[in-house]
Amino acid sequence: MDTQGKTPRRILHIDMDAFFAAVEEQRRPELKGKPVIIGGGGDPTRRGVVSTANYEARTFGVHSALPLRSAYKLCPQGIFLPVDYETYAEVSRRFKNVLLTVTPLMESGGIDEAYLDISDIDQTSQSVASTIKTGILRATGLTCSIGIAPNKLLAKIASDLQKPDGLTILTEQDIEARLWLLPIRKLYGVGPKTDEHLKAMGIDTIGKLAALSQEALIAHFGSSYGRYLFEACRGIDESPVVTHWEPKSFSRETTFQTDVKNWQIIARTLAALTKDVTGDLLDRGYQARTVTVKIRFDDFRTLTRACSLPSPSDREEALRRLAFSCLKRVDLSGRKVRLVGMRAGNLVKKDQNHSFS
DNA sequence: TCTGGGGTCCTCCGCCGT
DNA sequence: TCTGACGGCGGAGGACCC
Repeated sequence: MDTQGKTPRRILHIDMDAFFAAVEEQRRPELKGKPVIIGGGGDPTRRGVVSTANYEARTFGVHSALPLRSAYKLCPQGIFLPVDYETYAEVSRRFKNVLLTVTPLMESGGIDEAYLDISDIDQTSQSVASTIKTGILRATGLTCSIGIAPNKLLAKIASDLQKPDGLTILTEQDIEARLWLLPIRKLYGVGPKTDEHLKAMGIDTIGKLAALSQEALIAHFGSSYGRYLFEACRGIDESPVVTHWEPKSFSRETTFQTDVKNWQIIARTLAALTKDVTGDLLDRGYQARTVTVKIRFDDFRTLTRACSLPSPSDREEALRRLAFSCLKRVDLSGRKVRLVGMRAGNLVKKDQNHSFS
C-alpha cells in the first residue's frame, strides 16, 4: 500500500546466543556450566583467535578475536574446542528455515544472525518474536535474542540490548532515551579506529555524536562515511532487507604456525590456496578475472598484489600462473612471512560469460 | 609473545583516453 | 603541439563485519 515510506517499517533482527559454543554444548551436555572457548584448531598453544566464548568463559575476560594463547592465560581451566564450521552451518540452515516460515523477506547476516522484514505481517511484534523463539528452540534446541525496530540499524542494536534469550522493541520515540546513551562502539560501522578518532574529539556516546553537524562529520570522515554517521546516530537507515546477492570474490588465506623465509614453502602454499579457491569457483559456477595475492610479514605489515586476465577463467593453471606473477612482484628477500592469501575477484557467473575459455 | 579467516565497501592514486 | 581538466578503471590499502 504505502510506497512512500510514511508507514514505519517493522524490521526484526535475530542473533543466536553464543552460537558456536551453544551448538557444542547442545551435542555435549557435559560442557554446560563450564567455560567453553571455540577457536582455531582448538589448541591454545598454537596460533589462532577465539571465535566464540560461552557466557561462563566471558566472565574470565575471554571474548571473540582474542588470541587463543591469551585466552588460555586468562582461563587455563577453559575447554578449548576447534571450529566445526560444517556443523554450525547445518544448524544455521535449520534456524533460517524457521525464519522463512514466517516470511520470505529474510536477509542472512552471517552464520548466526538474520534480518526479517515483517512490515506486512498482521501480528504484534511480541507475537512474531514468540513464534520465532519457540520454532528455533524446537528445531535446534538453542535460544536467540531478537530486536525489532523501524530499520535494520536499530533492530540490530536492539537485539544486542538484552542477551541471552532477549526481546527488545525500539521505536523512533526511543532514540533519545535508549540510543543516545550507548557507547559509540555500539553503532554498526564504528570499529576500533573510528572509536579512537571520536574519543580524541571527546565523543564517547551516540548522543554526543548526534550533537555534531553533518559538515563537521564530513570534514573528519569524508563525505560517504560522514553522511552515514550523521544519519546512523539519529537512527536513520533506509537500507532494505536484501534476500539475495551475488558473491564478489572468493578467497583463502593461511597463517603459518611459525614465520617462513623459505620461498618454496610460500610458493607451495600459494599453489594450494589457488587450488581451493578454484574449487570454490567451480562449485559455485563462477569465473574470475582478477587474482590478488596477500602477504603478511612477521611485523604484521601486509601487502597485496593484483593481476587481471583479459577474460575470466576458472582454470586452476591459469589462476596459478597469475598468482605467481603477483608473488614475483613482492620483495621477499630475507623477510619472514606469517600469512599468505589468494583471492579471486571480478567474478562472472559461468553461464553469463560467453567468451571462450 | 601477541594479533584467524572469509568477506564487503570505501578512498586514494596513477594511468589512460578524450 | 602542449597542457590541463575530467572521468573511468585497475591496483593498493584500510576499516569494518561476523
